[in-house]
Amino acid sequence: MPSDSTTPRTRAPRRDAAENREAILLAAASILNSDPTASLEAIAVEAGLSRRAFYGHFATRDDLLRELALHGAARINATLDGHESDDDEGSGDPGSELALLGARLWDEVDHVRVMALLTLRGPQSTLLGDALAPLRHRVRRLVQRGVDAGAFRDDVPVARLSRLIESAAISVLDEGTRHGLSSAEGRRLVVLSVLGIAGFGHREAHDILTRTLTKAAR
Amino acid sequence: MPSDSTTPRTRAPRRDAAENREAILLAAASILNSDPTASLEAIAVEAGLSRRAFYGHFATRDDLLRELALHGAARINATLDGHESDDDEGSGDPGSELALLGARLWDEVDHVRVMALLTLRGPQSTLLGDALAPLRHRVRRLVQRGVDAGAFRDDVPVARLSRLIESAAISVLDEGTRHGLSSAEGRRLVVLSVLGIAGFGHREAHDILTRTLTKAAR
DNA sequence: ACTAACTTGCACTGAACTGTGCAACTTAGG
DNA sequence: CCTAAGTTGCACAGTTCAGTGCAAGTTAGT
Repeated sequence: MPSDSTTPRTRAPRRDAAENREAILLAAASILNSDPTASLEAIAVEAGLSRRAFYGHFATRDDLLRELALHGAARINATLDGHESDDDEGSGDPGSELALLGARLWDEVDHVRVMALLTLRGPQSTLLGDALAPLRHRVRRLVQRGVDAGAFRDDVPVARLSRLIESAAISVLDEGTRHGLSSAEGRRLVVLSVLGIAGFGHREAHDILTRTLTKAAR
Repeated sequence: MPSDSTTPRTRAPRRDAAENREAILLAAASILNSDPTASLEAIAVEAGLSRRAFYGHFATRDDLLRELALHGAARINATLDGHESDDDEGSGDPGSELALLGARLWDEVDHVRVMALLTLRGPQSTLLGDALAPLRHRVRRLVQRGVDAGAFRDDVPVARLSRLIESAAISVLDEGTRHGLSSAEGRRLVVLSVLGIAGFGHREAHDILTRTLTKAAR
């Protein structure tokens, strides 16, 4: 069972327990992705455990969902921080930054598919909304800068445009999970779609893509 | 209860029964939109009926879902036929046609939101896919023409691009149902988004929009 | 006004699922 | 090897929901 910080432990927790916990999170992400109402039994079995053992790791279903959300959101937000220091203050041009952000996120988002679905509607939608707030703010600031600089379209309100850009990225995830999409193809498509919604023509978008992604080979 | 074609009717069915049936479909569309797992009770009540009366109109839950799908798909496909005679053979330029198609569809799609969600995943996803096939073929043909004519982007396979365009339209529906969007705003946003994914820059897209929608005032 | 068409409320069955308690078993840490 | 940590299977309670039968009520055709 989960270690209580005040419990007088006579022995360290077993190593495999932690692994099983991870397995459950993994299984949950995978299964809930295709059926958000899947039973705990299905998830437990997919993780190689019994339903009963599941309750050794998570108290309730909502517990799992919450964990899953925070888990995913943490990864996303960590990605944001990774390279933020050199472009947060708005050094590069907004188009390139949007491209870079999209590409970076793509590699981190097997999990977001679930979150996107959960965010879409349902009981705990607000939970995810909060967890993803940093990302949303980041996008919004970027869009604002893009519009101010005359690079992005100015015929749609910034808040709306930000959400549409977000949706465009999710659409690509959708396309990927449904019709197959390699990592490289997906990254490219995310960038092109997102730039398209931002207002760039496909030739411009292509230029930005090549310019940015070769430069960003680190 | 639903009239059986072989039943020896002694009297015409009551008028209000048909109205109630419509009310159920309407309520279902509205409620399932925000919660696809909503109970029949909730739907029946929203329609102003008792749960028990619901079963006088639909035998099972799946029955309702199927009806709902076909209902929506029929509207969509009817919209396609409406003005098809003069542009099916590819007279106008693809950009304008895509804009027009998007705008036209927008006015018909309160119902499609449900279908989109149901299509997204779930047991009966194939059902909807089939029902929407005509629309998809139409879009795909149009995209093919746009690419051939050098108007649309050619850096994404036609099939994929078609699906992404479809997703872009649905994203706007999403935005609309979640953050409020008037008919006029929505129509405009659909067109701009769709053109953006197709590869047009926002200035071009804007030109096409004004050109097409004023002309299409009929 | 007569009566079929429709609605309602209630009670019930059956299914699926969540969450718990418990005894027995297996595994890994010391 | 010893024992706590973790797992398993089973039984059980509680909930929610789909679907059905029936008796009694209301509404709208004719």
